[in-house]
Amino acid sequence: MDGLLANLTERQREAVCCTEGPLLVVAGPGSGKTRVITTRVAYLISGGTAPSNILCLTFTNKAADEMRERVEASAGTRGAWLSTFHSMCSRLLRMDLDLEGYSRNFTIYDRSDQLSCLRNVLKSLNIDQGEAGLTRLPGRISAIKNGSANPVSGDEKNRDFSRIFAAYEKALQAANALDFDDLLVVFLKMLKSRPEILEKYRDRFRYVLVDEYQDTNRLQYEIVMQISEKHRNICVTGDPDQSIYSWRGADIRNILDFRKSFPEARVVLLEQNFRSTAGILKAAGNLIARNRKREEKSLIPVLGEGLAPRVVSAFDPEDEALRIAEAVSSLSSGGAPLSETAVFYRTNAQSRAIEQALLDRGIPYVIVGSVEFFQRREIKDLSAYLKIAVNPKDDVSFLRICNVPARGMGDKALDMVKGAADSSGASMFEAAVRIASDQNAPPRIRKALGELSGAVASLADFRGGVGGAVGRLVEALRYAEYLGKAFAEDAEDRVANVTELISACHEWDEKHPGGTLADFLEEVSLLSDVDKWDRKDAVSLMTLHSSKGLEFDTVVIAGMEEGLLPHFGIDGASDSDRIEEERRLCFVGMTRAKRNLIVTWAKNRRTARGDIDFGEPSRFLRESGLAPLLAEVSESRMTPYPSPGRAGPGTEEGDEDLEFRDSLAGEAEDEPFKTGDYVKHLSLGPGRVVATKGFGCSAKVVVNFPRLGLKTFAVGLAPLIRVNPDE
DNA sequence: CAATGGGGTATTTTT
DNA sequence: TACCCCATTG
Repeated sequence: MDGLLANLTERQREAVCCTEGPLLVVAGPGSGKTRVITTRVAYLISGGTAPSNILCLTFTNKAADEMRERVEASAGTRGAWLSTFHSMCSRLLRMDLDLEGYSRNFTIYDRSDQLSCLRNVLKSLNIDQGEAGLTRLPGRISAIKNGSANPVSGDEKNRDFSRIFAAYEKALQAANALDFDDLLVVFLKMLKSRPEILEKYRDRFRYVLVDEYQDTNRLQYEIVMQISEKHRNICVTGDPDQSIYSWRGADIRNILDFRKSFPEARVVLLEQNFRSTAGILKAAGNLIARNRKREEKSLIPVLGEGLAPRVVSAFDPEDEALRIAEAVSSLSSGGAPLSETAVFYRTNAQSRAIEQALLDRGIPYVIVGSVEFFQRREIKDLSAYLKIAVNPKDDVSFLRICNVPARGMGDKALDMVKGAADSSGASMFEAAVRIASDQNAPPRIRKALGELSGAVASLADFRGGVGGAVGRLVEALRYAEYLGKAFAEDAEDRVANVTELISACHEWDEKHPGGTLADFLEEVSLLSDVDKWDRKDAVSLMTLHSSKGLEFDTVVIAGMEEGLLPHFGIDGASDSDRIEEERRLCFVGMTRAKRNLIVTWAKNRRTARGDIDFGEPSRFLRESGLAPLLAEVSESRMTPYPSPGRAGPGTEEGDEDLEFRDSLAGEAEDEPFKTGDYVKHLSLGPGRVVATKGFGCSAKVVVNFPRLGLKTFAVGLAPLIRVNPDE
């Protein structure tokens, strides 16, 4: 047991060893929080607690998996329950759910299933999509379900919304489907309506741990309270300064008020930072100190001063991307592993330019999130077949695949199915199966529905596990053939995706002997973006939100501009609560960096619609003390390299804005490149100009390199110089 | 019944 | 600007 506690600080040891009663661990970034949690679990086990009496809730499946590994390694046993709230609720519901028409083979609807469902609902209510604000509905519905908004009624618009909400709920129940929030809502309902089940879990979970407690919402709070009420051995860890999910219903009061909920709670503060060098922590600390709604807490560096954070100014997003790629490439050639390098941004849309620049340089990268594998059309189509096989009431999935591949199911046929379903109280798929064997039904429709139900039925043959079943489904549907016909352009990619799906299924089968289709779907639908990410030998690109809990040697934060970070949302509002959350988000990003922090901003950034320029460097640069490093970007001309900034006076209130403007200007202009010029590129070596395009700011040159072939560069941005032919 | 084109509209973060 | 939906046409 002493071995477990070796190498822990006094405070960390306290957090590990106070196992009885409520405990709040306020843990700053890099303070060894994960280590504390896993050691605590191992410590409990080594003290004689049965692993099955321990419940540890984390924010992502990835975190849960990593913690499980570490616990098993140090405790030498398995069986402690480590999972996310959503996975836990889902798994427990599959054991006991029997409530208001829901049954245990329920389907989990993700965001896009939810949208499809809402589309159907609007159609049946005869409400226009635009009118109803379709894309904003899931958020509003979620806010009500997770307890961060009140169900409103009253004016006309809200009356519509109430109708939509009610119809949506009804549709979900009819489809035996739960959305993400329902997993928690229905679980809580089950606990409240079935005391014997509640009692079972209260008995079972003698020790409850909750990580990232600052990002729990009202529902999660209630679940925790319900489950831990009996033994009151509840340990929550978190950091109010890293609360970044209020828009998803996270209630920062859960952590701020922990002491009110549990007056007897012990509090341990972990402030030492073992991750980042002092220069980085200084910037991050300056920044977060600006938040008013905050409990005083410091970042105490353990490592040395290290490199100062760097600010890079760019002309536009392409320029910014280019400079990021340059920085990454020079670090990499200096021996830094790409797997220890990450680029963070506020919005997913920003990844495009960065991807392109990395692609141009041949720098490998992986993106967390964006258009994820399971969101691709062909994958969603095949998944819909699996979902129907598990839960025949799933109308959303039925509508998705009833005519994929095309089998002549038009509006007329669909109306017939819908009519039959409505009049018999069955789901659409159930009705379809009936019509398929109905002698009186039109032959064409019978044939189509026969094919459909046959394909679904083929999944019941489970030889070769999920992989075998999906393989046979693809065969039965002649799906590859369909893709070839329907998608002339990118059919090959799509077929490759299908192949990849099948091999992923086989892989899953190997890891889960005896696993069922339902198990597979369950796991797949609860996977988050980060869960699917693997640290490869490549630069990682992700949103600031996704970066929570990770760390890298080098971190680049792109788009440090007013409006983007802090982001002024769709309504442009920028009240202080929102700004404070944006500040925390930036703080989270900065504190992921171990040794090297680079922040970049672009002078010109077009919005999707008009062409409004943001153009102001983020206030966060000033607040973190990095403003003096800003180099002004000239309007007419981009500088080849960011110039070192002049050291400015401190950041007193006043005319800081002027401060930005009169920083260094661009360098002197070069002669334009001409076709035939011999040039040398900083990292790519010598080459020859074969073409030029545009002029002024948008001038580009195409350079032919002996080994690499043609590359296009923006003049003045690329580290490109003219050389003599004989050099 | 499918494909194509035009027009209109939405723009943050995600378990 | 880019995507998505719908209507029209083949």
